[in-house]
Amino acid sequence: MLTEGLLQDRTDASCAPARCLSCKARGSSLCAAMADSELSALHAIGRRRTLPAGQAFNWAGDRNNHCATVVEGMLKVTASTTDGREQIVGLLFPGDFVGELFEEDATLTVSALCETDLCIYPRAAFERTLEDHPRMERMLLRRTLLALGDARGRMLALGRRNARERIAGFLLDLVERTGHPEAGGGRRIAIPISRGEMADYLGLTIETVSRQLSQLKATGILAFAKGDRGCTVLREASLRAIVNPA
Amino acid sequence: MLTEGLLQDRTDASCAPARCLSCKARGSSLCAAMADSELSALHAIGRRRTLPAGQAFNWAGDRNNHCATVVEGMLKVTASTTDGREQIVGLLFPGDFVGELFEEDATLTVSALCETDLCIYPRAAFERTLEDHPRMERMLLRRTLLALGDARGRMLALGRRNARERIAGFLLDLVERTGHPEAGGGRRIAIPISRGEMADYLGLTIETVSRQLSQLKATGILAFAKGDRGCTVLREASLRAIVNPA
DNA sequence: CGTATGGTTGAGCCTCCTCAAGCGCTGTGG
DNA sequence: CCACAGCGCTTGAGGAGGCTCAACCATACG
Repeated sequence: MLTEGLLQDRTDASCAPARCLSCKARGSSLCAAMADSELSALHAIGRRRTLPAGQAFNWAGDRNNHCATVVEGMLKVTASTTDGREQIVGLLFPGDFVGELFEEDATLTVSALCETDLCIYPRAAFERTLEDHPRMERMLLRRTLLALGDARGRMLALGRRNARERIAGFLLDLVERTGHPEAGGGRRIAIPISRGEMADYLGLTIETVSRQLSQLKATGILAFAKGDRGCTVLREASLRAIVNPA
Repeated sequence: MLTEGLLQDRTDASCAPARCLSCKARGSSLCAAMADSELSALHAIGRRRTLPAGQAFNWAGDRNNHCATVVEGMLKVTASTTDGREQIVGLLFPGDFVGELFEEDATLTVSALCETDLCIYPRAAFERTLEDHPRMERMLLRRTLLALGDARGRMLALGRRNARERIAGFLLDLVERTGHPEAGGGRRIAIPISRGEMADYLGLTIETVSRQLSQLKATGILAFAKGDRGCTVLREASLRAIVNPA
């Protein structure tokens, strides 16, 4: 639900840019669709850049000149109303593709949740490369379909689930994505975003997010220190029961 | 916003199945990416079927064996919670593609809003055909990207807009899609779905939808007869002001 | 030490949901 | 032909969930 795709694929080894071959996203990004020998096509148009935490990759309304893949770190994709209300419509993790292809102007704002490394391509050049590499195009199609499925699940949450259910669902997504067992039972997760960002992601306010988390703690389903960005899920089954009521 | 894609493309004329050449969706569906001479590949695996109003094309949870393109009519794509709450996550119009590719099981329910004609393909065969026809694959990618953009706009609406704004936005989408000028000013639109379906689409209840529409009528922005499925937008600018407040 | 930032908690209110009744149209059967 | 049920829609009354506004706490940082 939370992920926008992590298709993998292995290819032969041969001469290719060293920067690409040692890249952390080599196996999980669109590049995974390229044979090592093909990588030079992407390498030729890409450049690496690290974006400081909080900084925007691009703003809604700007000319849409660049796209990228996430090498390390995290991004949020945000849509806004004219009077400034915000909704996070996507979270991007290493290997994910960043950008709105085939659009002259950007409609969404993308910004870094923490310091993140990107491999940035001029959009036009990237689109041309896509045409020459059908496997990459196919992989992008699959990713886009996954992102669409994710978006549809989130529409259900935003349209039909209450605050408690949204929070529980979000925590379960994290457990499935990054949770790992903890001594003494339960699974430990790192909540990768602030309360405010959780609110923007779940269509709630900071206060309701905080209250719902406190309530989950009070009922023994969750354990976390005040203000902590991590937490341990003590009763995963209870969370599932909240998300999927009888 | 409402559309999930209407890319067009013209190709040469030559020998091809008559059924396809005279098809109403020939110019707007994925088939538009095929030269007339290529159409036989799709024709060979497709069969026409008309779905009565209200009937399901497939159910969430079923094996995902078929996909299709809409020839005429309308479909809704629905996601549900375990306890029966529903959210319409997409509306499909003539030319649109139907189905979840590359998934073993369907997670969404698709059903007809009125009697609708489909061109149905076995999913596996369709996916193979896609591999052999890069232009079609590219077109599907574009459509999927458009659908994703649409979904993101709807996430913003569901997460951050109030009932009034959602209704106004929905009506404006209809105006842009199907509205045409009316003698005496205003633009006439046909609301293609029931109040209940509007509610499921907008994440509201039937009653709030009805109340909001009544209020828009009371303030002279809308005109419609009681229980009418059509309505005329008298003050489009006011609708825009509601959706995009200062 | 003072300020800023992110988080928690409380009080009150408002929007939207729930429950309920009623209206108008259609189709059906007596 | 009328009675009646069924359906979609409207409207009202009341309640609840989540928002707003506000105070307070903890930590980080200059």
